[in-house]
Amino acid sequence: MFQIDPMSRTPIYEQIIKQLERFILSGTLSERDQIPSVRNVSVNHSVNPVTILKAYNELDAKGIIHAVPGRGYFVCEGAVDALSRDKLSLLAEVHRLAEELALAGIPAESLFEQITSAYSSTKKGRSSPDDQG
Amino acid sequence: MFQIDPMSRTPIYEQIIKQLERFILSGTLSERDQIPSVRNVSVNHSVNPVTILKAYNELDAKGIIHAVPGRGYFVCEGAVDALSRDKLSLLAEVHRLAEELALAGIPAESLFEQITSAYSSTKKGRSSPDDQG
Amino acid sequence: MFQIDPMSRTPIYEQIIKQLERFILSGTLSERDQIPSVRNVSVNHSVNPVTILKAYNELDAKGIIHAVPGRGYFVCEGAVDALSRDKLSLLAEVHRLAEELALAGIPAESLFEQITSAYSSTKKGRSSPDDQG
Amino acid sequence: MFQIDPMSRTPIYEQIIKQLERFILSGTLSERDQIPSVRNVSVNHSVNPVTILKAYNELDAKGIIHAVPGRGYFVCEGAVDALSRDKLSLLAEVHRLAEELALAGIPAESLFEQITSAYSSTKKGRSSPDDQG
DNA sequence: GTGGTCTAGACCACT
DNA sequence: GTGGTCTAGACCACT
Repeated sequence: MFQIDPMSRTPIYEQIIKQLERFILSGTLSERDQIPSVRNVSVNHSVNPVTILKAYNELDAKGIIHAVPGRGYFVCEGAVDALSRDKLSLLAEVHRLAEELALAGIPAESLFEQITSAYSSTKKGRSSPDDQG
Repeated sequence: MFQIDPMSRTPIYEQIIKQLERFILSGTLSERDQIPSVRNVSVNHSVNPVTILKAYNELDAKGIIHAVPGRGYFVCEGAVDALSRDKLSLLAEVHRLAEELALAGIPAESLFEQITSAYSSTKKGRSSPDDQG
Repeated sequence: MFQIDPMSRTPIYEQIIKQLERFILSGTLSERDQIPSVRNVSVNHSVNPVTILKAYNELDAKGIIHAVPGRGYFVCEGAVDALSRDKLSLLAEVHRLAEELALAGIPAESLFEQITSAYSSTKKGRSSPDDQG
Repeated sequence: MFQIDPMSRTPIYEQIIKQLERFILSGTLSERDQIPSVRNVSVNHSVNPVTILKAYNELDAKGIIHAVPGRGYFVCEGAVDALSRDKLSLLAEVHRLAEELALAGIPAESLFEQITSAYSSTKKGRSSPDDQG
């Protein structure tokens, strides 16, 4: 399920978090679904179980997944909404980045392009009028 | 000159780098100007000289400032251009962020707002005099 | 692995850099290989870890090795090519030296001898098997 | 007389040494000639007299120039020969450089080119067939 | 005064 | 175990 790059500078536990979030936001994992067990991920990706547990715990604390002792981890009801709200904080980061780029004399249009490109290539961001009918 | 928060999660040497880059891009420090001496910053901000040196060295490696042992550090000629080019890499980060926000269902307009706001509050990004008429 | 002379005029961190570069160019260390850990080198050669880190960081910045926090340092893919390109800048130093020797009236032949000698004693520079026939 | 770059990373005292050596080897300064006084150089180039003295002292120790208390510094008889002999040690540096370049896979021809170029552009190194007749 | 190297030792995050 | 940041303090070279 996961694609883990042990040579990356982004910590493994963060790679797992990011990917679980994507799975949930994109619908690959639905609310109430069980997620891969710690042991399962551990053996399949040769990752220390402690590392996986750290990722799961962090998502548990944010109310995205929850542990059922003896059974495993499950996606919370309302996880999608919780995640969406959570991501709103990234707008501040967009602002910070924009300030830095503005100061460097890079035109705002260059940023707009990146955003348009990102939104047109992302499922949820794509306009899908057909779905309404 | 600097505003250092030793409790911040961003390392002190990175805080110094960021701020020096701002000073150079905003014109507070001009090319060929001498920048505050390692010792000066050290005593004024109660930061270990090695920490400041680390920041200065990193900017030296990027061709933004250069050391003249026995005399001090100076802003390189062409530092502004070098910095601007360097900052272009942040556009990739904008893209990455936009993808994440798109997936979270946050409308592109929210991002555009952040950018417009950031650009209008930044000197270099501010509208030209003509707008006043 | 390293041969460190704390009394040398060349800083310890430069000695480490030079030797790592040799190991990589000569194939003693291959691309993707892990290099000795900071702590390992520290205890084996009685050198402060910060000094070793400084050497490793410099090679990291040049794209020769890269850090994976929690796991160690590894030789980058393409490190040999990167190093070769990097060394091209030494040709300018050869020119500078040659000018100085020319002015001192030392015949060019003396320099040619040094080069021939150096190239015949270096693996990569050594003549190919065909020459034996 | 001197061309001093206070922004250079090569120490000012070394710049002075290098240039005096060139002047002597090229004949701009002849043996027994007086060289510019410390005070003179100091005011003309805004260099601390201590720095100039350091350069002169080093050449004095090598037997290239000598101080006549109350009168100034003079080029020693035999200075040209002394310098030529001194420069022979640079051949070792050529060897070291050649080894490094050989290991990096740079062809010996590239080094030969540099040397040929340097020798053809240097007065003393230039062939002067007329002298033989 | 300036920058630069190094040590000893503490403490942190990630695996 | 791994790398990374920081301090306190010594000591060096150059101006």
